[in-house]
Amino acid sequence: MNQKFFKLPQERQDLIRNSAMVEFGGGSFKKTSADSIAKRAGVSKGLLFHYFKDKREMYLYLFQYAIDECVEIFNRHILKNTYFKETDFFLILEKGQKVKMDMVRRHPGLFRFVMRAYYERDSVLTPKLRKKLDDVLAQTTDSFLARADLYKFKDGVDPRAVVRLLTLSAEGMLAETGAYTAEEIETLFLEYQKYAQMLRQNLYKEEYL
Amino acid sequence: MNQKFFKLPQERQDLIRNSAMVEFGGGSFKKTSADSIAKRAGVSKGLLFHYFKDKREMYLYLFQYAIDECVEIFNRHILKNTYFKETDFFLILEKGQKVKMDMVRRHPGLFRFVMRAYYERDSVLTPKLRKKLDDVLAQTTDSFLARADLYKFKDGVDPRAVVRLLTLSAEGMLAETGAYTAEEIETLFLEYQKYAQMLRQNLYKEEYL
DNA sequence: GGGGTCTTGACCGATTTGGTCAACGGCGGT
DNA sequence: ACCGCCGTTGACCAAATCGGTCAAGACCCC
Repeated sequence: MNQKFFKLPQERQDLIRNSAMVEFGGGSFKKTSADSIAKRAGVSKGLLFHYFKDKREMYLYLFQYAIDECVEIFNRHILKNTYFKETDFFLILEKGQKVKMDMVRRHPGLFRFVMRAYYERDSVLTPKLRKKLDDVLAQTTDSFLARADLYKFKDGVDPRAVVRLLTLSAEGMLAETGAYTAEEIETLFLEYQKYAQMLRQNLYKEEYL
Repeated sequence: MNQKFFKLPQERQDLIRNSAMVEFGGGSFKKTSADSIAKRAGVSKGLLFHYFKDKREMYLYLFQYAIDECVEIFNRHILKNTYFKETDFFLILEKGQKVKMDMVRRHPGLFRFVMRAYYERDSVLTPKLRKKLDDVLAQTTDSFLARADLYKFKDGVDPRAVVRLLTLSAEGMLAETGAYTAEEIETLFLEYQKYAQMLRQNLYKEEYL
């Protein structure tokens, strides 16, 4: 790909990347046209092919970029929690979800794109990229569980199941609406918090409520 | 649409309907080609346009059909529970989920199709059809909550939130994998049951465990 | 006004699109 | 054996869309 892309102002890079991720996230690789991406970004198709040699390269770059971006905000999140010595499961989770929502605000379509790219049949992704995502996902959960106070849970409660259940519900919400705007995200976040609170209230030992 | 379609053997009707729903469920109305539907069904494109006057008509018919089918299995489910006088929240939910899984087995792609059709921008759906789905969805939840023993829940637990949380997680699972085969469905079902059990164990008053 | 950079929009051949239609094949009746 | 019927096909159509190219414009600083 053309390195000049990175010399563009950040906003313009984001404009192009976000438009592309939204479009790719809305359909398969094949069914997503370069034209629709250009239109969404408000630039000419020619410009896209000026920076990316073809559709495939753009797609692969976006996936790589998306993962890197996830890793970065994830690390920032970790750092914050370490700094504030936050160790409560649901408080970390809440902050994590807030960070995630910020991400959706800055990069609408990123998560949808990543999920779609990962699960697409006839994937265009290299095995390496797939593995990279696997690793990131596994590590985030593990790292999260490692620094949370799991003893607060009642006996017999599997914290992994709690994380997974809440994550699934968040994905369900995202899949339902395909929320993009800040307000939509905020609404979803509030609903999510309700469920998290319900779980906290009932899965924690009484002395930790 | 051509009424002769209904004189076809049931299997063949299903073959065509299911193929169409799977394809429509995988992308937007515009991006889904009649050709791909025909190929999936293993019939010629000409045949499709012999039974449906155009793509739009086929789409609208499928949505109507999908809702009707949902209503039917829903009623069967109600009937069974009434017959067996089942009133436990989680037992009804479990059976309901089983019925749903059977549905996915008989009509792979139906739920994805309905969800996609409902949430698609530039919808091709008539407002009436949208409202019909709204009604069905609202009614199923209400009817379910009405016949379940809600007093078993601890004070302060909102049963509606429990239903919604579990439904969301199921949608999340479906969105993740786009599961189609019977085994995939079975795996998902088991995971779902795990979460339901966890909730039951912790949201019910102790005397009802 | 010259030189460089970002950007455009017209343009290409190839493919795919929704939709049509004449003709085929198999089968039941006679 | 021949007919008529009906579900079905695959070639075919004009139109749109596809990924990708490229010469020329727009804008800037020197």
